[in-house]
Amino acid sequence: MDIQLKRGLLDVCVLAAIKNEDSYGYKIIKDLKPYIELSESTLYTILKRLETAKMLTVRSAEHEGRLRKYYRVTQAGLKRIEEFKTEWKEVISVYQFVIKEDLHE
Amino acid sequence: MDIQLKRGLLDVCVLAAIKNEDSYGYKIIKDLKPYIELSESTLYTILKRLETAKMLTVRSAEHEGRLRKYYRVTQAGLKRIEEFKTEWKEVISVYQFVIKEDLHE
DNA sequence: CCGTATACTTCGTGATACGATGTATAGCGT
DNA sequence: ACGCTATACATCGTATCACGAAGTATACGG
Repeated sequence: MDIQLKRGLLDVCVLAAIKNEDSYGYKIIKDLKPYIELSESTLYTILKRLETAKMLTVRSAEHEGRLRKYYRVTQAGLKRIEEFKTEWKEVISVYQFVIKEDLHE
Repeated sequence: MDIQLKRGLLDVCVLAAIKNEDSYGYKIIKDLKPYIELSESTLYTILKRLETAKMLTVRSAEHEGRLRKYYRVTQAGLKRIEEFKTEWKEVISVYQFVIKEDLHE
């Protein structure tokens, strides 16, 4: 997918990936893969950003010798998803404009 | 609209605004206003970019003492719009993922 | 013991939307 | 005559952000 199109979707995708069950970086990438691909550097940047924005909380846990940082969505994170749904109406209106064919064609 | 969401839409919006009839900067902004807002600095950057990418051609014309630069969409520009339509299927799939509610909720 | 998967981190770069600022003309009201 | 608004295009600097590259470290199968 075009990198510019992704920009508006990635944050919300990550929130959605964690929404129903706490998750961690590596798993998020795998879960999102069928829908949208993102690299590790991209994801960890996003996680940091969402954490700073208090849309996520983190807890570290050891899992089979490896560190895992589990992320949980906060109320602010859920709110962000709801706002996205609202904004989507505008997006659809823009899309309709773009695909609108002139009657003369 | 969120600036990140706009990123994937603006280029195609500008192309769509010109598609059926040659247009110029100031008019494009007004025509797009009901759907998506963009500043002059943003638009002229986009027009330059699309011109460089050969998706637009320009011709200057004088109109009541003022300069106007009329833009016309090229075949490459039309192709870009078609590609956008194709990409949109992916976007919709991502959107469905984001709004999907867990059954337990 | 070597390759692959797991797991997180940091750095630098390129793309790009925007505000601020500037230039210039036309037209309208007072 | 003067000021204000609309029209019209241009440039500069800044902040945001996705990504590739590179690094660190452990577990496990062959």
